[in-house]
Amino acid sequence: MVRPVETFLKYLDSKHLKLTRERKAVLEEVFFHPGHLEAEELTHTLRSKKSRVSRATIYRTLELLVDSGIVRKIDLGHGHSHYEHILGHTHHDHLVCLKCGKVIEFTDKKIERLQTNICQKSRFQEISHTVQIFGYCKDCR
Amino acid sequence: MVRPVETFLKYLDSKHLKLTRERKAVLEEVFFHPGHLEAEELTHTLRSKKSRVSRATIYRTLELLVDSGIVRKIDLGHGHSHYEHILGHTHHDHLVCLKCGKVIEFTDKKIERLQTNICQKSRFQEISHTVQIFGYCKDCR
DNA sequence: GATATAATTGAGACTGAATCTCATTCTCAA
DNA sequence: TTGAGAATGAGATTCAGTCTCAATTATATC
Ligand SMILES: [Mn+2]
Ligand SMILES: [Mn+2]
Ligand SMILES: [Zn+2]
Ligand SMILES: [Zn+2]
Repeated sequence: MVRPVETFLKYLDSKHLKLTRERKAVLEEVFFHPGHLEAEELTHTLRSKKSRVSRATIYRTLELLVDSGIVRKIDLGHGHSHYEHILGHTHHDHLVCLKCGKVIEFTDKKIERLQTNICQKSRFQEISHTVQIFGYCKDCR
Repeated sequence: MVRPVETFLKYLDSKHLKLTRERKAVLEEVFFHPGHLEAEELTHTLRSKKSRVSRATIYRTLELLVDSGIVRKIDLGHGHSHYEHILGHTHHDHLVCLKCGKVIEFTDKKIERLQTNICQKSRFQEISHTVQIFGYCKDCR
């Protein structure tokens, strides 16, 4: 079992940052939300619960969560960012339905290996990658 | 030899749209520019030449060029779109250097095939895809 | 527990890309 | 040549995301 709060705390300590009520609220919401969430949505969800966290702090905290490796920022082609927790989850990429917006996750070790090969050929040091396939899902095609 | 103007004309006709001086200027500039260009850059380049085309028309025309399959809109993680001509060019994907911004193009038939397989498994109809690898190029690592 | 210090927060101003509005101008088929 | 519909440009608008700064809070030390 992975403990996101402890991971975050460790990260914060290493940067001499503090674990505030607001940061804890964002972390918990992001971590226990199952899918791909957006900042605006997060603002509303938190407001409807006990916590009231400003937009500025939401964005600031999401950045910290990305830096600490707990969360990944992704672009699903909606004109704004989405976030998903990755701590304790295996890496995956996305099929994105252009009609209903559904996102299907997939993992393909062979593709990953071929990407590594490509980087080696160009002596390129990979930090991250995205494989996004846009189209129509089986219900929308 | 591919003739972008004719392709564009055919597309415009099919939609009952007109080939204006402005649209021709944007098409030519995009098509003869070798790399990945941004809308703002295009505005300036055209202004420094004979043609003066408004921002609104630049964006409107780029959309038409994308629709007609002449140009591809890509996201290199800069917070705004880039465009590259694809008519007469083979499909490729990108390595993006996070330090110097260099973009290295690559083509990998095996990755493409694996992507097709993944779509089949989910009965997903692919329209487009992007494989972007972010990291540091050999000069920046 | 009190105190000091540095970090954090929120309200709202600001930015930059992209889109929209609408009065004027242009294209092209007839 | 002309008319109907399409296109343009200036500038207003939108929207996500960032920044500013005065007020607040977390934590280490006493
Ligand atoms: Mn996902
Ligand atoms: Mn390219
Ligand atoms: Zn769908
Ligand atoms: Zn580089």
